[in-house]
Amino acid sequence: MTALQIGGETLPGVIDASPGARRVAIGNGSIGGDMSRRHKATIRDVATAAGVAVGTVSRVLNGSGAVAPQTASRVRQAIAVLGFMPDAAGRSLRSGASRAIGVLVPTLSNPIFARSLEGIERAAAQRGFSTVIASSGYDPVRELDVVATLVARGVEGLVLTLTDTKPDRIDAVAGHGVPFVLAYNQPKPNGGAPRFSLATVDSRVALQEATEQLIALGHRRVAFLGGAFASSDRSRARYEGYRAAMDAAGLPAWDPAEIPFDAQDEAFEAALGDLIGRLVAPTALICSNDLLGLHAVAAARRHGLAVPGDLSVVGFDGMPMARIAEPSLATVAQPARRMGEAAVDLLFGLIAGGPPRQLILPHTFLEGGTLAAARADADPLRAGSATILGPTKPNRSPR
Amino acid sequence: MTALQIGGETLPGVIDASPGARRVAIGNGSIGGDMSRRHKATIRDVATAAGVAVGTVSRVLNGSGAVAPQTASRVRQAIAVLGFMPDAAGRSLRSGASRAIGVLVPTLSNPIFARSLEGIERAAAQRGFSTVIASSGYDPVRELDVVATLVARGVEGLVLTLTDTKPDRIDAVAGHGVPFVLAYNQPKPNGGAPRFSLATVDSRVALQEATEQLIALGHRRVAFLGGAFASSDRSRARYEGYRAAMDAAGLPAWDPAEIPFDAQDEAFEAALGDLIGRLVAPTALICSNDLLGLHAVAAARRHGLAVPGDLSVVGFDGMPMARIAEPSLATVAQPARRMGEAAVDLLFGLIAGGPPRQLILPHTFLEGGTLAAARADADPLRAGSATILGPTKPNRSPR
DNA sequence: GTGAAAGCGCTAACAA
DNA sequence: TTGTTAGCGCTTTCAC
Repeated sequence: MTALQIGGETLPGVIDASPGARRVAIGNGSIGGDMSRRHKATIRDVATAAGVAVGTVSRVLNGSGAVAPQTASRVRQAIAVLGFMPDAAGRSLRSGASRAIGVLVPTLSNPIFARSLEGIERAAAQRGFSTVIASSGYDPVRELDVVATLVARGVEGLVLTLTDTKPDRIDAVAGHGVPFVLAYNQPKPNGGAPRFSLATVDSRVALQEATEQLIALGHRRVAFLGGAFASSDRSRARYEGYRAAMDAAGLPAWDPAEIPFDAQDEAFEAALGDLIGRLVAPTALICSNDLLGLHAVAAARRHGLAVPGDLSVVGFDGMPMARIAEPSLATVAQPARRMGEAAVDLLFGLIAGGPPRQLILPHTFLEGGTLAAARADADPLRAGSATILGPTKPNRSPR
Repeated sequence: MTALQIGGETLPGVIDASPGARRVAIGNGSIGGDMSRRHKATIRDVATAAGVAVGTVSRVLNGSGAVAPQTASRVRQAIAVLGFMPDAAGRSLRSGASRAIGVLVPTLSNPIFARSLEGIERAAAQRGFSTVIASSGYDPVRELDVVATLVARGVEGLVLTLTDTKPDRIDAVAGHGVPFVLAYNQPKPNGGAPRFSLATVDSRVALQEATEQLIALGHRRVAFLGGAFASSDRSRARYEGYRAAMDAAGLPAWDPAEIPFDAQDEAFEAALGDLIGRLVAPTALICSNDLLGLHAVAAARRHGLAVPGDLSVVGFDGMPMARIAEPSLATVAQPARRMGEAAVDLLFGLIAGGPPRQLILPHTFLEGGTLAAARADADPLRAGSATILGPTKPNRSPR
């Protein structure tokens, strides 16, 4: 353990004694060096240097309007010499084009969103767009504030993963009049033409299939562990998929075990351990994401259960790390990075004036070491208490 | 596997038939609803509505200059009614204050940077600042371009994790005249007052300590696996720490095994497996990050080595996921989120005109299941070929 | 093909 | 305490 501070404390006040460095501008890195031409060239300077009008420079910059090749190269030279870069604020103010998009994710602690963001950032950069990022922390209230902030920043479009996609929330976003596409969200399908753009996998179907795999392996007592439905329509859709499969097989579906997203790592593990202990001996556990799945495996082991011997576990996401774990986590893989890229494609379609499109990306069920056939001799009742989790009766219309 | 498209394809052209929706503006979400007052109120509208001058509205908005309480509340009311939000471009253009910071990370696929970014974003948001994100992909060239782009965006400060901190690269960044702080970087210490701000852990010392732990466990043949030095001064600093510990113990340090950062998951694992196979039977492997550590454990196992029975493995970062793995990865934990927050604190110190400060955050060695005492009976030569990795002679001045 | 000039929305300086 | 006004840097008419 090491904790010390070097500099700052030892020689306070010693900032930048180099002559002529008396800039009014507040705090730069105060590296030595020559701060002389810190004038930050404007388009006017370029025009003067090239002996042309500012309008001409602008035309060269944007390829708008015709410019004589000779003039153009003179301008480009001046630009290079002065190291000129057009100021985004001025450009944005005048043209309304900020060349920036805004992204809202629930959290960056889940690698799936981080990876998706990476795809978004790269796809945007490729088009010369910057990416402004914000996170909601799974908080529905903060979420809408954050979107408003992004819009006020002047972003030309938004890629959002909302907590919820009820019509009023969609309307709140749409009300800003800024093109947007949802990523990962699982809105209820509506019949007609799509009212907004969306890039996602079909969580419901995916988890239904995963549950069927478990059932095919002979599991009858399958429990579901997910993030809080109030904060994640993904989690809810996945539960519905689970439920549909259980119903179809005539098996009792369990009430969902919901874990709040704000649970800290330790609290989280504790809560989870508690839960596992109180389960009425399921032989398989299906989790709404890999993070949960990994923690579930660990918790099960702490409770003396063998995975997959006593308990099979399935996750969702396909995080690379969960795949190299031992045993590897069986999961439903979704293409996170491609999801981000696809969302940006859809967004630019919208920005170009195209219609909303909804894209369902392919998911893949990945078998893994956490999967085994149900043991015939499994003890039906391992724990005494069934207060928290127990099978409920089959239900034909899950909601 | 599922891949289909709903909407868009099936009903092309059907966009938004609602009457009065013929907006010139290009593509919004085309949600139905009333797009009537899509005028996006300006400060002028607010002034008119409140019956005051624009200057007064501005004063209310920014708390600059005194405004009569009555007037102020009238203005605030108008703001609320019109749903006015000041346009960032106009504000930024006039005042030079964009209320945005820029962040450069090597990648978002490494959870350590994602988590740090989360800390940055939250700390910035708390101060009313937006966060513009960009990634370099560990590419030194792209890196500088990206910084320039960020600066052109008008960000008021930068938090950067550079590939390299040689003086010329620092100068290139400082030349923009925008306050910046480095995060995670490991510049060579220089005697005097710091020339730039920095938030990091001391990778060199940390890995030296970790190596000492291994040595204390009886390991004599300890190898080092890291990311390419050309792309990561962290990796290099960690190697130096490893080397220092080996030298101090009079043990032969090994040449570093460098893994390029752009290796894709599969290629990566293949290369790693290869490496492990060719190692001249080290009894311990120290890795420059947890991702590498986890992969190393998996690769070792694929080669029939027991971890930690045949090979002890240590990582770096303290990723939560590596800790819940089985066996849990021994590692040097660093406070990623706090690192991000600290960086932002330092940045705002700079923006406020304060001097550069360099902050070394505490690291912690975390024992784990991948750690065991060296077996006395370990076979010194397991593999025939030592072409890739073999011990080199001790060296008192690692470089 | 090029120049001149009018603002985009906002803040800050100056008057009143 | 409040109103008026001059731009910030840029794009985009509109003349020429």
